[in-house]
Amino acid sequence: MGTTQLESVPEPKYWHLKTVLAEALDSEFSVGEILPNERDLAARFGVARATLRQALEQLELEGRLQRRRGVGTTVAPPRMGVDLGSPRQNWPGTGDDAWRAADCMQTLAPVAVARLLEEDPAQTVHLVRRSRVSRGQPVAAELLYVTEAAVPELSGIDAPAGPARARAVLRELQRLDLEGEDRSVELASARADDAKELDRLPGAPVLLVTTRYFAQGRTAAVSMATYRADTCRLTFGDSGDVEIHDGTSPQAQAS
Amino acid sequence: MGTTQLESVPEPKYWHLKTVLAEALDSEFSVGEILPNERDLAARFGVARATLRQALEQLELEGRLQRRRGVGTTVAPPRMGVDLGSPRQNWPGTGDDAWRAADCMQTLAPVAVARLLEEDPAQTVHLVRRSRVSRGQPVAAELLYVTEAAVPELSGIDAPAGPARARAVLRELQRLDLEGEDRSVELASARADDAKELDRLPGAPVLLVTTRYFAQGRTAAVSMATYRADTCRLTFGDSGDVEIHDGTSPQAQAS
DNA sequence: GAGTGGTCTAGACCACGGT
DNA sequence: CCGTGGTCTAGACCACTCT
Repeated sequence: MGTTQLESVPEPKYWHLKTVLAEALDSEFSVGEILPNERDLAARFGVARATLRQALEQLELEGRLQRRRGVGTTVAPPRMGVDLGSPRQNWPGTGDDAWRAADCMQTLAPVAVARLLEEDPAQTVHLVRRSRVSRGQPVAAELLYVTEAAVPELSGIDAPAGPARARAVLRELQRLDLEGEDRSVELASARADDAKELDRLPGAPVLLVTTRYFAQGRTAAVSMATYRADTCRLTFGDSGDVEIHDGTSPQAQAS
Repeated sequence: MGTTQLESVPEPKYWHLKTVLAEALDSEFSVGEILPNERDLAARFGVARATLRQALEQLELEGRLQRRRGVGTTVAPPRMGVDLGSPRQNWPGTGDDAWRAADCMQTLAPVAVARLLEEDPAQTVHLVRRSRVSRGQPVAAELLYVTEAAVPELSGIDAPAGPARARAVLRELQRLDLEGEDRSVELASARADDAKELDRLPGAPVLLVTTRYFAQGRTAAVSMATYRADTCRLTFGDSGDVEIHDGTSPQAQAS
């Protein structure tokens, strides 16, 4: 890695630094390799540690680096494509998907979710927690809210809260005709519990995918899935296994 | 806004601060209102300015605040739903969409794009730039790469580079049968030119939406659209005009 | 215990938008 | 011009992981 002096340009140092580091990552490092520690790197580039960290943060945000406290900074593999399927496709849990049902309880939905469900906020719902693992890494944590009306068979059942009950709810759900779904994606930061499940620190950037499932002329379920933004590229359609970046920046300039 | 002392908990100060501020935003501020400046806020909470800024950064990332140099920090409106349509729907530029064609030139595609186009990297392509405005705000900047094979009528035409030529390319494209498309969404940081167009600083978080358009048995065009992550919620399907948050955190806890 | 990244401080100066 | 947020510094201490 070069130790080129930073010129005195109006461009912020951390920005320039990020560019230099990104080029070094492409040319001189391979996936999984560990970088020198932050103090050494800062000294090598003649900047304060905070400035260096600003550059590293951006690179981590872009999925180029992975930093772990007590361990070090490593070169991250290209983001993995995570398939979200096509709309109007299927219920959660259909087929051989990568989700692991973790738990299920009855609870009141948050008001925002109740509104999406077109449900009385005082009405309890089934809350299924699932997590998704891809290539040995946790990539998403989901809260799936299911109206009791959608799975009437379960109302009287006292299955013990836990994975078994979660699977029972999903099974019942799949007996309904799925009439459609709609989705939205936005940037958020991980809540403490999601962060833990995703093996990140609280506040880590995540992609929040909200899906509404329609059946019987109403909203039967709402899923709020939290994907690691640093390691995941959400794919729709059949482009899941196509490599887009290949080391270089995803937005390499044209001209 | 309260000036409650921060307790000495193992929880980071900036995290706690963020929570306190978020609650204050919900209860004591209205959209568009300007907050006290950073130095005053830091003093009021008894923390260093850098610590306060860490909290503000997170809130801005979550779309709760808007900060502008030389102006101040204001309370942001809820994110706007930006419709990306359903897959297998239509070509870019079809119908009364919100895109404004800005420019068009012939150029070599970056290697990553050439791979998506299944095209020889030495083959020139049409590059259309468009920008999208919603509710008076710029929300996205797009680079649309169109293979010359897809719009053969244009090969000999010497229309002046500019909006007119861009529209001509789009018009030609729409004469093809669209056989399908696929999409991916990932977090990125704005390049300098995109940042300028989006009225943000370079490095601002954006959602990079990559779309491949298929026609005549091959990839006819690739779009790389950069959406402001702070102000946009990308929607698929017909949930575009549904308010999800309503002030409270999008991930309000259930239990 | 040694070494890592994460948090925090108290300053300084710069770039920008309005006046 | 002033006030704002943006960048940067040179330290300090903490939380975590590994040996």
